[in-house]
Amino acid sequence: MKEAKLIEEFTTEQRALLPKVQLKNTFQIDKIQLVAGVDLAYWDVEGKTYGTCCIVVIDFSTHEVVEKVHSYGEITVPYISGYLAFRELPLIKAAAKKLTLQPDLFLFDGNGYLHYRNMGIATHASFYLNKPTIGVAKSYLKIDDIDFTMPENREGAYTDIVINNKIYGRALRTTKNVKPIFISCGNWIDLETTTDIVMSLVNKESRLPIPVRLADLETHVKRREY
DNA sequence: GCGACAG
DNA sequence: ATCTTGTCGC
Repeated sequence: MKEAKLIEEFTTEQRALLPKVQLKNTFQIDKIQLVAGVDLAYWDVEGKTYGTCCIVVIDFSTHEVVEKVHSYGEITVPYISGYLAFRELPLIKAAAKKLTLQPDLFLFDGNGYLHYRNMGIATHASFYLNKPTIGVAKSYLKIDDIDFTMPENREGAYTDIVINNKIYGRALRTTKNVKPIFISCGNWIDLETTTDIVMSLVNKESRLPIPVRLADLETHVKRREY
């Protein structure tokens, strides 16, 4: 089909954005008050695919939910590994536009710098949200045939994911006896801070950062309503 | 035909 | 992502 044409176009856009990525903090961690989690859910109706994007904002210190917004619409871009942002960004932008509060940081269900061209959805989306972002993936995206090293079975244990002598991200065991998650910088943040923030947002109930977990739950609720 | 493959 | 019950384990 013309999927090859899309991939060529998408790749060009990702390569153009890459030089603008900065893996260093543009904020003070003790100034962070509001963090947002972003996730989407999909379903099919009469051959068409629809989706809803939910953003849940919580207070960084109390974990209290302070705002929830969502968007809904038809999904036209297919899922292609490495190009998730192009499929999900339209609904993400629409939902973000409805926010009345301004989160200091956004966490995504998907990768950031840990990506074939270092331009996963968390990194890509930062340019539209103009805020620091973090990528949180539940499964490992293998790049250049490099496997990750399993971290020790201990809360907070992690291993760096090194590809071509660059640290792309980390396999992080957020809780003992659970599978690791794969975190990476989105933009305007460093990997140490990324790790600290993710660890401060997990608890016994969720191996995923709370905002991402809540956004995921919210998408299921919204899908039932449509 | 077979294997890969964030969500 | 989504289709889906029970079941093993802490």
